[in-house]
Amino acid sequence: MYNAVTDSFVDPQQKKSGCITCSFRELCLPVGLTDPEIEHLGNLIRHKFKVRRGEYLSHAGADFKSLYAVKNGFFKTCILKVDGHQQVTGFYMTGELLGLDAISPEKHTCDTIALVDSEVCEVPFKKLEEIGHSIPSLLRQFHKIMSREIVQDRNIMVLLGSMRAEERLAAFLLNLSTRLSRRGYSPTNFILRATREDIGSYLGLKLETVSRAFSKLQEEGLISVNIKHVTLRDIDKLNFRIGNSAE
Amino acid sequence: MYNAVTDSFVDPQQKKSGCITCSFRELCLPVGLTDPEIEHLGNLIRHKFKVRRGEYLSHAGADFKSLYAVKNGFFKTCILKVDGHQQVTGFYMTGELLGLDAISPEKHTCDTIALVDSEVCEVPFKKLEEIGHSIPSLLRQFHKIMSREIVQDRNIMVLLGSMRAEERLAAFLLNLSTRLSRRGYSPTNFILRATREDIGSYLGLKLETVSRAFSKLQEEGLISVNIKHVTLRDIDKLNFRIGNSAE
DNA sequence: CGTAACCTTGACAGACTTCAAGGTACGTGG
DNA sequence: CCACGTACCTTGAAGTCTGTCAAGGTTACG
Repeated sequence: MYNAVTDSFVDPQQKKSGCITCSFRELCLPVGLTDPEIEHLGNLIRHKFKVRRGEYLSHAGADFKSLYAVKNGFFKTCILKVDGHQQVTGFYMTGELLGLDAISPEKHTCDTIALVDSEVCEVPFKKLEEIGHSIPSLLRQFHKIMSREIVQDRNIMVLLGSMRAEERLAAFLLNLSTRLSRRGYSPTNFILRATREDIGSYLGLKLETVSRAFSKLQEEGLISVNIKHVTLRDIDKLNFRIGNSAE
Repeated sequence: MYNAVTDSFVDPQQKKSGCITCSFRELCLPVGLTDPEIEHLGNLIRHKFKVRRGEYLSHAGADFKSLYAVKNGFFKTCILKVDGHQQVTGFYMTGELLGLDAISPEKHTCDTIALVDSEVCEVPFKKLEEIGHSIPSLLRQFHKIMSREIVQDRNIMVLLGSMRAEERLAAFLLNLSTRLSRRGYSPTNFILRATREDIGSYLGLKLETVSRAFSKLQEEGLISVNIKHVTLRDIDKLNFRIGNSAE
């Protein structure tokens, strides 16, 4: 079956690598490491495993030992609120790094759940720091990844703080589009792995509002949507929509 | 004049230090560095300067070279949105570290503005990374600070995503309270340095709504408020209020 | 002392949520 | 292979919270 998030295309970068640390290339590649160095990393970060759809990769409150690089698949992270409801705090796809929030408290602060059958590489944090001491460029790259996480969260804060429902959804779809295209997938045609409820939780909306926003954007011709299959029809107008959110 | 954020009490930790890197203790102290090591750091991170109320510490778009540790004072960071309005993305007080968002893009992503006359220590990022290589515990501490920033942002995301106006304000006040008490200030009695508009922007509310929320919490006896002077009267009930936000 | 910035409160409007009903897709078991 | 059940999605109508607009009051600073 067609699946833009995991199966539709083969990630070219992963093809090249061909090693156990494929998704770890997110850290390695932009650093300009030599192949032996990557090999070195690969040996230290050996543990790789599958997480089936619906399974937990980590639980809130569990001790923190490792980060997880998504080799392939799609995850959501969510916080269990006092009232018993969950709130989704992020979505993670191939090549992204899970668990950065857990470094400080040394406990996982959220549940991490696979939305499709996925594979992750375990990255023992202590080892990462050790290696960092001998490969400064890797450390720098790690810092950039953490910083990028902060920037991403700030963007969501702006979204939650000042955008209306349709703008939020447009911003969310464009964000997915960018991240997918960076990985070699189609930027305009993809399958949502999250439910309307998950998306709503992430965007600070109720599932009905998300559904209505999808319908509205479709009416306006900016997207086509058929349940989980989304096509972006006019990226410029979608971008324009975000710029003109609630003043 | 009485000023809980900057002047009302003397931060005991800062008194002990007495060196140019005072606020850098946020990084140093929990690490258990020896005094000579701290001295070493102090020599590398020499540049310290004042920022007057209303002045910019950094502008969005400017090249990133340094982090800034707040020696004393109070800052807001804000993003200029496409529509020309600003959104406040964070408040920073004594001992906190500014500029973590800029590491990845190597540009500042937000404006940083002093809300009171303040002092900061400039921390050249390259030097910080260099020193990190020889003092692993310092590096670890730096990672924790970045991680804490992520956790803080996640908390705001949850707040923006699911709390009502009064809950948001209660959460904000309790957050300030915690951070102030950690620095030796009164947890129940403090001066807000931000305007209603700034607070509203941070909490995703309009200034009128913030004002009404203050009044409501006061009516209910949870706080006393006189413009910028706030007293928390019932911290337990304030906490309870957050737990019982929109289901 | 006067002006500008900031805060408070009211009335009304708008956006999102809530409640409800019905439809669609997917997977499991017969 | 089909039937059925569950989970998910869509749409409508009514209600609630926050935003908007407006007026007046207070504070701070030159």
